[in-house]
Amino acid sequence: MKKQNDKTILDLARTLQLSPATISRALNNNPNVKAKTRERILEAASELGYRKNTLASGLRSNKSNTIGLIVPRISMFFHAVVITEIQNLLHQQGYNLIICQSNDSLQLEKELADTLYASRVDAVIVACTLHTTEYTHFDKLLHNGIPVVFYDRVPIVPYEATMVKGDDEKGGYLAGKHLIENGCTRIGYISGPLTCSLYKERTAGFLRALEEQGVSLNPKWTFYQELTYDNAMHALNSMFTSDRTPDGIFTANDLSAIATIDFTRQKNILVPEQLKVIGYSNDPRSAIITPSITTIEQFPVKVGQQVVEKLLHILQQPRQTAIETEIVVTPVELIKRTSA
Amino acid sequence: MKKQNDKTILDLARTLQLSPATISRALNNNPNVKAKTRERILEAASELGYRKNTLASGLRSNKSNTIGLIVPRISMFFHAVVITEIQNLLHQQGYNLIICQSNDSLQLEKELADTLYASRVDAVIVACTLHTTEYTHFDKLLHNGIPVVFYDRVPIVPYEATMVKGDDEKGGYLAGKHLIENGCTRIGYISGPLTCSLYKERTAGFLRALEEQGVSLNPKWTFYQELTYDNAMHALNSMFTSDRTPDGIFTANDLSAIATIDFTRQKNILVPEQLKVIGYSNDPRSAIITPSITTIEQFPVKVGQQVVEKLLHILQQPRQTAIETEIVVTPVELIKRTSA
DNA sequence: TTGTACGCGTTATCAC
DNA sequence: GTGATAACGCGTACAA
Repeated sequence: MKKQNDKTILDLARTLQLSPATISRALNNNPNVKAKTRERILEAASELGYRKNTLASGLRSNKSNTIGLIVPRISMFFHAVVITEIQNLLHQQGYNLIICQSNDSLQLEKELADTLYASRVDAVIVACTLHTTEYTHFDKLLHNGIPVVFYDRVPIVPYEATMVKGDDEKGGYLAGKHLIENGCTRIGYISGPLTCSLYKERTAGFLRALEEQGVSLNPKWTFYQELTYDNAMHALNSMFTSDRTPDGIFTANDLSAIATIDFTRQKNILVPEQLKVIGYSNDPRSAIITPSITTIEQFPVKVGQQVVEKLLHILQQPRQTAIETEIVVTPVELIKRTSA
Repeated sequence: MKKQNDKTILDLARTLQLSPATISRALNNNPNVKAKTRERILEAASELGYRKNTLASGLRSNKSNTIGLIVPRISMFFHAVVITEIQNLLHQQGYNLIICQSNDSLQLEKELADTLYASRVDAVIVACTLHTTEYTHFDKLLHNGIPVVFYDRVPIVPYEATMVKGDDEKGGYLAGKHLIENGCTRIGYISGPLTCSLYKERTAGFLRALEEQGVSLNPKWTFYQELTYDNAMHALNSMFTSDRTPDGIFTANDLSAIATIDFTRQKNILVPEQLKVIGYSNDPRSAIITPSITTIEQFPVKVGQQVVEKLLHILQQPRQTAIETEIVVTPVELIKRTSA
């Protein structure tokens, strides 16, 4: 019925003829324990299969050794890799990770922030939804001393938190420059909504490259929309209605680039001869499709490392140093393949 | 400094002139509270922004409302989808999910089982590593009343737990049958290690199909190995050394099938004309590569649903009903594409 | 260096 | 239907 097997520090205290306080100290590496006593205790602990009750410990110390993560979806390759890295590093430090998916729903993101708060997590890591433009649902976390670290999709308005983001401006710039250097003059653009930091910056960089080279973007070939396969197809169909058609397209994710390749097959458009295509993220599919897709690598492992590094740094601080805005930018790189 | 803002049921009790017990009852839908009283309480709770401390609650009730999940890697598409489904369904029921990755390391799997046990999770969901052939590290969970549900990669020896698995025998059979029906007579096979339930069963089904049609498997074209890209390439190289070469290959995952396609390009072998290829899992990449790969769909969403259904059923039972072995088999389906 | 005693917030068990 | 109170297991002032 009950968990009869569960030993507590009281059990240890009894068998060792010591006080529970000493047991607790020994187990928490408190220096005020004689080396020999500690040894005896640790030995007995593993002997009896003692395991600390993290709930009781957390209740007392107001720490749960658990960190929450909110992410749009784990099935996106980029996020899967980032999360894996975060999880492995945190596990090494003795932290548990609660992973939650917002499914790109702002409503759900708010709910999850609440749940994590109620679960007394020690910190929260967030990649926002596509539609998160205000961040008040994270306020109560921050105001109660629970650090929040954003990554990838970060707040687009000033917000006092730590952020780790890819160099999206540069990524957009590299894409634009590469298209033009390869002779494109009639350029199409499929972007995500500008409410999201990623696309706002990719767009800025992309436009900077075009301007620099004196190429202008045709508004009729420019789309800001959720980056689904179907949406890309619609955009492409409308781009290729008149006689004058694009000779280069930059899509702000790889899924849209894949849709573009599929579209060119249907319409017998030759890639890269008649149309050059650049995607974003270096999704594994972009390397496998024919023609393989030129894209922007985001180094997800590095992103994960940075997130954890910053987080541990904050957690080690003597609690409640003033919240500051810190922005870490991780590198990007153009991966040249066949499509451009 | 402190979390001054945190209201407790004592705060509620004080402001409402009620006892903490009543507050607790109202908040937990205990019927022994007058409807009107409950209303007052709930109102005051949301008014004051009360949030139950799940640590304290868990300490007292010996439940954490948290469920642990151990999986080889979340970046595998199949698992990502299963986990997403599990996570969404459990969230609806008020459970948190701690996701852990074993990276296919038995050592780490054991460690994670321990950690989850120490975290007082209410249940554990497991997809084993490739190398898990004994299951004693889950014993202490089961013996302490923590249910364990296996899915996908399940124990290959009798073990008293609930398991949700794909119909791998049928999947293997469908693959074998399809190859032969399409005229293959010289058949190669790249499988995972037979220590893993998946490959053991896929192999059994595959062999059954061959036997049924009177086709025999050439041992020189049969490989049991970890299913990486490089390993597949090695196997293929050795299959295609002599004059007599296979005209059909079944690979027990899609990554190996993708490697096979790449290999045929290098060697100018025509697929499906000279060689037919069937993979397993319906990874998104298998649909995108040229030629697209015929494969076996495993319906990950259904797997996730079954896991949660069984789990909730167990959790609702009056605790510690005898542990029983229950096996749920989820469907598979042949997806016909170009490669076969 | 070690022991005593109390509190963390909730729920279970009694009483009424 | 409601209240008083003792646990749950651990950490930490304070005392020794």
